[in-house]
This record gives sequence, structure tokens and C-alpha cells, in this order.
Amino acid sequence: MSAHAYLVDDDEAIRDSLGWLLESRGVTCVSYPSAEDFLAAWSPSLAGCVLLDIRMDGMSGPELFDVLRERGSRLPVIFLTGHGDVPMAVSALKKGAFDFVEKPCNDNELVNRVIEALKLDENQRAAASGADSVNSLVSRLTTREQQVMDLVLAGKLNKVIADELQVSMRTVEVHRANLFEKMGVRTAVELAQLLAGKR
Amino acid sequence: MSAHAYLVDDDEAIRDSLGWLLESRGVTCVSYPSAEDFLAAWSPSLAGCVLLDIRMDGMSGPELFDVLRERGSRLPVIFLTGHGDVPMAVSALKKGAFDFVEKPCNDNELVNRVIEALKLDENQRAAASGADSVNSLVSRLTTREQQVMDLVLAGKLNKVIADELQVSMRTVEVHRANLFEKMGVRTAVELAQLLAGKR
DNA sequence: GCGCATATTGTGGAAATCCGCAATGTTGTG
DNA sequence: CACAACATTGCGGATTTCCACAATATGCGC
Repeated sequence: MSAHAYLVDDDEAIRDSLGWLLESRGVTCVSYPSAEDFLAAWSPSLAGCVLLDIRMDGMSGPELFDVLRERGSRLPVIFLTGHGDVPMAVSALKKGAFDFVEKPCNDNELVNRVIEALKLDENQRAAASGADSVNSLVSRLTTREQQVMDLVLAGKLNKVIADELQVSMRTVEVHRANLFEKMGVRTAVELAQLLAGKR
Repeated sequence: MSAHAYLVDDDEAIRDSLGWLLESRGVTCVSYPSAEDFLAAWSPSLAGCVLLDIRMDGMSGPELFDVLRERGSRLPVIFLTGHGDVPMAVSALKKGAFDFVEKPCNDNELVNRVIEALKLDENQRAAASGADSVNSLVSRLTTREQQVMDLVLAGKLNKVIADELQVSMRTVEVHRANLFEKMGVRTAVELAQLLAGKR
């Protein structure tokens, strides 16, 4: 399951030439003749980047892009167009497209963009896996443990937490110890560091 | 020192009409006939956003934009152009321009963009001032206190910190209490929260 | 030298946390 | 119903933190 460049274009000649270009530079490619075909093959775990033609039969490039974003994909998308107009480029980039290039374009430039996009995706996935692992840890906590954790993270003493939750201090201590164990930390500070930014 | 929209365009007619449009919607404006004039008036504390013409005598819009970014400004910039081309728009947006619109354009749209840009700038400044205030707090700590703080944030016990710094536990306790005082927190967790993200 | 900030250490007690051992009640599933 | 998971509480002791009171030493500016 390595990263590939996904070519989505209804023009077979372009798919072939772009595919050959990228492959020759060491970028593995998978081609799709339509947005629908790519969408059918897509899954959240697909890694890499997308080279997406603007105008296609059926679903257009921008439409596919919107669908991918709606489905939570952060796959870098490079739009390709032979008849670009400024508002479309602006719209695409403001929505988070990685790049927007006009055909024909400089081969070297394009390959460089693709490589940058692949690198971005890799970094994003690394960051996301960090957040995910934290979330999965948190999700393994019981309701009570999460409540206690929130109060611990608010810097409150066990005594105060016990009072707010209307339980004994001992109970809080137990939950606290259990959640520390589950979160794999030894102190409240480590917990705060672990959750810094996420959640 | 409130936020304004700064109009930079060498066409007086456009400065006037845009200025009137924005003022009529409650956005105060200041106009400059050239990039050089704006740059002369610019300071890091200037708040608001910039409406910047692409093609001007002397320094061009993109050139001014680059200079501002080099000087550390994060002022949102909306590019205005009567003869836009796609690569220029792509380049501007990828460099961090807020928007790129072609003249003539829909008045409502433009005003909305300006208002969004002003809001973005305000948010950015609020976030930055937060980071600054934290940094200024940290800078008031003595060397030793910062060392202790680092180790505290690493979740280490006073005993361990004392060992690593080759001093007595009591000394660590003193530094710890002093730095908590200076940072305005009561617990290590609050300290971690305060510094989450920054530094 | 004097004053001030900083760094250092000690004593001792109050407060809080950490933890093993033990037990009870509730809830949901097979 | 038996079993497992969760929530709850108490006891007692070890460890740690918090803090007031007190003292010594170093370096820097006036």
C-alpha cells in the first residue's frame, strides 16, 4: 500500500503520456478515465496525490474534488486544465487544492509539484496517525474516566474533582490511576503534553 | 488604531470608486497611489487588509506582496486585476494571498471578501498577542527557572529534577514555586496548558 | 563596600498524591 | 442466573508536594 499518483482524465492520450512521464521519474501511477471510476476505487486509506482534469464527461474535476473533501479526504489534488480561467483557479486553491496548472505545461515543473504533493500527503498522514492514536486511546476510557481526565486537565486537585463529581476522593484516585494507565502516562503533565493540540 | 482596508492602485478613479463602495458599507479605507507609498506608510502594527492592484507603475502588486511577507507582515492581501492570468493567480494564492479577483467584479462579493479578510486579520492578531504574552512571561524567568520549567513540563518529579540539575530538592521546590508565581499558574498542568502549542 | 537579584540549602510540618488490599452495588450480556 | 465491566468507598501507609521560617554565597551596579 504505497503512495501513488492517481491520474483522472478522460483523454487516454494524456493519461498515457502523463503516466509515462511520472513513471520515468519514479512515481508510480494509477489511471482512471472518469471521476466516477476514481471515486469507486477511492477509500480513506488511499495514499498519494491526485492529478485531476477539470473538464470531463460526467462528474467534473471540481465536483470530484468537492466530493472527496466531503468524504474527509485530504488527498492533495493538482488540477489540470487546458482552458483555465482565473475564477476557477482561485476557487480551487481557496478550497484547498494543492495546485492548478494549465496544459500544456513544463514537464519538470509538473513532476516536481507531484513530488511535493506526495510529500505533503505523507506528512499529513504521519500527523493524522498521531492524532488518531491519541483519540483511540481516549475512546478506550470509560465515561467517568473521561470526566475525571477533563478535570485533571483543568488543573484541579483530586479533592476538588471529588467535590464536583459528588464522589469520594478515593474514587477519583482510582479513576485517575486507571486512566493514566490506559493513556500510558505516569503524570498529569505528561497527559497534558500528550493531548496538547489534539482533542 | 483601528483596522482599515488599504487600497493600493495607481488609478485614481478606481481608488475613489472602491473607497466609496467600502466606506458605504462601513469599512474605513486609506488609499495609496503606488506600492512605494503604501510601503512607506506601513508598519508591523498596521491592522486590516490590503486591496492590491497587480499592474502598477514602479513596484508591482506581487512585488509589494513579497516585500510585505519578507518583512513579516501577515496582512491579508486581496489582489485586484483587470487582466489576470491563471499562473499569476495560482502563484499569488499559493504564496498566501487572501484572494485574487478580476475587475470588474461584483460589488457585494468584493465587500464580503474584504470583511472576511478584516476578520481574519483580527483573529490572527488576537492569536499572536496570546503567543507574545506567553513569551514575555517566559522571558521574565531566570535561567535556572526556565531549566526547571522544562523539566517540570517533561513530567519529571522534583527529586529527579534535583538529580539532573545537581542541586537539592529544596532548591528545585523554590524555583518551581517562583516560576509558577511568575507564570501565574497554580499547578504544573495549568502551566502545560498555558504553553500548549507555543514555544 | 552596600544593596539587590539570584542561587543555594536546611528543618519541619501540613496537605496532597500514590497505591495495595478489600468490599459493595449497578448494569448489561450470554 | 452467573459473569464481566464499571463505579464506588474505606483504611493505612509510603511518597511527594507545598510552604513558612531561616540562612549562606555569588555576581553586578552604584
